[in-house]
Amino acid sequence: MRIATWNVNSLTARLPRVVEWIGYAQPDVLCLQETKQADSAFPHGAFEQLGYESAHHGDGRWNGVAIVSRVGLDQVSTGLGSPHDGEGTRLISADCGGIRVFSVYVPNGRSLEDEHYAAKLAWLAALRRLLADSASPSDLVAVCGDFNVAPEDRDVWDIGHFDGMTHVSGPERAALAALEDWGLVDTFRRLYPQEGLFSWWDYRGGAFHQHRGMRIDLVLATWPLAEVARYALIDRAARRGEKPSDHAPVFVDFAMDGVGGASGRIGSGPGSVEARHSGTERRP
DNA sequence: ATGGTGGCCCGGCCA
Repeated sequence: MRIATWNVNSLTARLPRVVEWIGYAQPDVLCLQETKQADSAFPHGAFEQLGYESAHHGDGRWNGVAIVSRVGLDQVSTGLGSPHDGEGTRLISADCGGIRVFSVYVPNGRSLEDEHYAAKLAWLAALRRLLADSASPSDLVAVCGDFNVAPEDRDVWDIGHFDGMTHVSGPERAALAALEDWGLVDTFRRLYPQEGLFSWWDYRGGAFHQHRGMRIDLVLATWPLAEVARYALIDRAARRGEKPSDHAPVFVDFAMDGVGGASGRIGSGPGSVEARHSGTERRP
């Protein structure tokens, strides 16, 4: 089961690149963020032609999230169900191939003094409550998306550059860690410990080519699922070329025939997964 | 260079 997440920065502008990417990456489930579309504008037909069902939650100009799946798409739910939902078009979830999949677009926060920063922390806390209220850590759950938080110093190109800025602050990282405390694992990071592995690069100043990026797009999974993660990739090829998003897509492969099997018992916790590959791109 | 790029949609916001 290949589960992917991609902040596309307008699906209207990015549809050709997304169709191209699905064609060669062949995700089973693709979580999208920042479609910037209303539900009525979402291109369900384009995905259907590729063999995928899709569900979208957006109101037009900002945000907008979707799940695209070729392994089933049932029990679709939208929003946080919380006063902290804000604009309300930052979360959608569905059952896909036996996994509860969430596509999330965490608020940016703007700056540490901005009211949007407090709203970001409240949003992450509400996400934790939603998970705790609607699922169990022993379920198969994947929470994928643009978290707008770099979990650790190795997830940014130069931690000194980010002093006093969002995405790396203690409270943001603590809010992310609270999700992990509930029972989620950063699956990509668990497979690949190297520094210099980023998923977002500013459009400005040639940041991509100078490797000035951050890893803020994550595939979090409950332990029963994380234990069968076998391979992951940040596809930097999708950040190159014509009209790229400023984010690269990220995918993780899960060996579903190993769920609950010999490769790991449910709830076995840290230490049960070995990194088996080193195929991700890294800085030269 | 008080900038830069790109998307929304057409002056300014947002990332």
